[in-house]
Amino acid sequence: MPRNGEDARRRLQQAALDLFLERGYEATTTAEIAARAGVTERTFFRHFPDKREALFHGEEAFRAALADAVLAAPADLGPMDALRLAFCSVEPVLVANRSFSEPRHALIARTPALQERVLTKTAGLVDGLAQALRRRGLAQPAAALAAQVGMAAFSHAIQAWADDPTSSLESHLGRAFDELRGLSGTRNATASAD
Amino acid sequence: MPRNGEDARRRLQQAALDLFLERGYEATTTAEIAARAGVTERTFFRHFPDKREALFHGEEAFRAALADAVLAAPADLGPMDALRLAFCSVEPVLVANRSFSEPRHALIARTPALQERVLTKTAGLVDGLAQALRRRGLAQPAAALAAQVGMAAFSHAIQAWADDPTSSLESHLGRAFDELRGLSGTRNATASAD
DNA sequence: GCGTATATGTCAGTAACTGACATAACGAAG
DNA sequence: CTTCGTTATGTCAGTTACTGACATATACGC
Repeated sequence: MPRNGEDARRRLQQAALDLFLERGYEATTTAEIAARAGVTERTFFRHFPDKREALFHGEEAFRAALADAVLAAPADLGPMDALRLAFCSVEPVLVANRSFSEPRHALIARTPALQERVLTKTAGLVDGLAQALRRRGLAQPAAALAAQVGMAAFSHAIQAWADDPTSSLESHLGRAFDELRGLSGTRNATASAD
Repeated sequence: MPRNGEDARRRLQQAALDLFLERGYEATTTAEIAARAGVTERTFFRHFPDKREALFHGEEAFRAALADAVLAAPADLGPMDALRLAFCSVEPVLVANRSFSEPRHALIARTPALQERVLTKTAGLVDGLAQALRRRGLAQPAAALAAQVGMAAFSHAIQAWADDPTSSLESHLGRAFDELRGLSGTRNATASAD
């Protein structure tokens, strides 16, 4: 058995996803995942802090990429525009991982325990965005609020993108942030729809 | 031993909070909680689906109260104003439970497992708000977005309220929703602060 | 007092996770 | 090529959250 380390982690990650998709998350044991990956259960927990985490790995890198993109945005842009640009910049990454993240998303949608972890991961992304916004000179409370609102728009755009993949993520993001602007000014809910 | 049911749940809830505050969440076992409440461990799991849930109980009622308040808001108000009114309406509830929810909040702040559950509960509140907004005639995607943004402002106001309890929650909510409006228009992050 | 529903106790079992220690592979230095 | 230190893994024992099945006791209507 080769003892590469990084390789074992990838095998475990793949085995976990495969088994979860076959039998469901709850019906799969960590011992089964380890067995399919050719390692022991103990080794699984050396690579991942818990069972759920086997599905969430690229997240730290994604968080860093988003934060970097916020910092790279032109300095004269407001916080929301900087966020929108940052979200646009990760479109190629999302497209590249589509074949991996699409079945994963379907699995999460039917697994409450995984949905809960997604919320934690999303909160981590929001924290990273808020930190980046503060480095752009925004005050802390405003940065946290802007990051949360921006993430809401991003999730909204991602959902719209899944429903209509023919349009680009950028266009969906534009609509989401427009809708955001419209929310504050709306006086009557039905007036704008008619 | 009286077998009241509802009484046992209250005792378990109190025992859980007390023990978590004394020894920390992770260092407390469900058996210890049950023992202090005068019941068996099995009974604990008959009243709560898991260990964490012993701390989150008034949440369904709170969710319903928020949703009802959204529906009770004047029909000519826009979604954000309806949400702001709804948040204002629960201020007395929050004040009444302060002595209970303050130590609980401190406990959650130092317990990752509980923070994760808070996120799930918050997502439930957002769902309830979105549903209420839809009954007010708002389209589904806009309702979900508005609910998320409103909840962000609410959390923001709650935080500001904790930092400065002399002002009312209503005033903090006003500032938070104002800041929300300001986010979209801001062109330069530092310009408004100077 | 009697019967029934509901709350609880008891018991056995599964599975997620952890610590401690031993062992095997890998890389660099000699 | 051997040696040695580092790192990844295996082994084992143990704790604890959680569940199902069945028995028992308490409350409540009659």
